[in-house]
Amino acid sequence: MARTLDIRKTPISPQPPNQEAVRTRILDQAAHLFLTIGYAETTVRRIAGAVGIKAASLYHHFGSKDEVFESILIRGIEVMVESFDIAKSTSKSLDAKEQLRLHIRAHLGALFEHGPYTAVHVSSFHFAPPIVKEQIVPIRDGYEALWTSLLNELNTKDQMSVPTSVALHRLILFGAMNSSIEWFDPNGDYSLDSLANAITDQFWEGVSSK
Amino acid sequence: MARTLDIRKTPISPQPPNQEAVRTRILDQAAHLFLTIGYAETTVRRIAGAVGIKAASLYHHFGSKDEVFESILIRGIEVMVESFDIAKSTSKSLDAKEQLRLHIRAHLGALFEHGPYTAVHVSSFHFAPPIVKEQIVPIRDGYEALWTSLLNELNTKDQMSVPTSVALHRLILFGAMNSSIEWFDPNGDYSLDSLANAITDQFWEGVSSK
DNA sequence: GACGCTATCAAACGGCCGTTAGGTAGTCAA
DNA sequence: TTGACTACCTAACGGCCGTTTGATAGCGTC
Repeated sequence: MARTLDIRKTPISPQPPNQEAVRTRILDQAAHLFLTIGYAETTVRRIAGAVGIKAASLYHHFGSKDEVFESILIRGIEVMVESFDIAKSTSKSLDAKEQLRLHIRAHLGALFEHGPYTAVHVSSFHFAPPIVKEQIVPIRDGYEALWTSLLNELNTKDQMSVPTSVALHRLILFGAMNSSIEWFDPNGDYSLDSLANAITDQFWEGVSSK
Repeated sequence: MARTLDIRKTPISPQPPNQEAVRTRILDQAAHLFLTIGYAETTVRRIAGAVGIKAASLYHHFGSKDEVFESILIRGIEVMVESFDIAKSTSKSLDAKEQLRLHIRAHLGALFEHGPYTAVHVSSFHFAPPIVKEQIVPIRDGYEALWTSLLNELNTKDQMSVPTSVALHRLILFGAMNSSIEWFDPNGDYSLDSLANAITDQFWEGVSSK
């Protein structure tokens, strides 16, 4: 009867490290395609081709195209949250504007410096299949809540005074940051730092000469 | 031989007014679909169905799906330019901030109040077929040039002082305005006027309490 | 050496796509 | 009455889609 104890030796299959590696390569290539040509043009056959396998083989690693897409969107949010958390702990002792600058820089870093996942999220979420959107919205809400509480914090410290609601200005700020994926080139004339500074200065002091 | 002169009587077919009416209905319905479900999901059969005809009949009015799409994008720019021109002539005698407010309000009006054409342009241009994008970019550049010269005007009047370049802040402002199609509900809590005011105030004075 | 498991494949499925061909009423001028 | 033209139709075309089926190697374990 002692033999039954042996089951604990292999409770689940050993999962060779290759499995996870292929999964990652699929996600990387798929994210690149989703970002450059969009959801509809990114076919399962194209993703597989970029990885070096056939379309049917992809279904050994993922259940469907939408499962790949959803994984990428979720990873995109994770990258943003990780960047935010680092900015939060780094900027704790700084004044309000500098805290904001670091968080804006962190968000832009997630968009341009930590793989295409976050950029896919920003560019492709709007026309994602409804079933996918339903899954993503609650997770995305978590990230937005981090920003809401950050801005509320700065607002109650009397370092910031928004004319109407903080929520409205958060949306405006998000629009300013996220729309940069339409035109910003990380290898172009402006650095990501200077973009972060421009957005921060504009958000904080405005463009008026007064 | 005088008969040949009769040709001038009907140089082109009479074009009954119905033709133009159907064309407009196709564009209206197609724009609504492009805006709500995106380019790929908007099929020729769906557009035709919304109009009340069959897919093949649509090809009597347009040469291709992309011709419909391109017409909508161009009309979207026209709507923005018309709004801009009205704001320009209306705000001539006002001070810098009020001029800006009226132009921001006009741009938002084009997005939310004058049919779905401009909104389609903003939401669907990024992943439009490359052949379509090539045609649109020069036209869109015309609208952006209007804004660039407006902001340069305000800047040289010393009423505005941007830290870096005007071009950069125009892009940030466009991002703030255009991203509102992701979340703004014209029938919701905020009016379009209050949104325009929030964006204007934020752009002009920032959120700092100093 | 049989077995189970992983990772891949070729081939095919039904379905929808944009588009075209060809036909048919209706209108209106000669 | 004929003929040209408009606006629509049914039917079909070739093509690509996401996905499934069933087979085939390789590989470590009993």
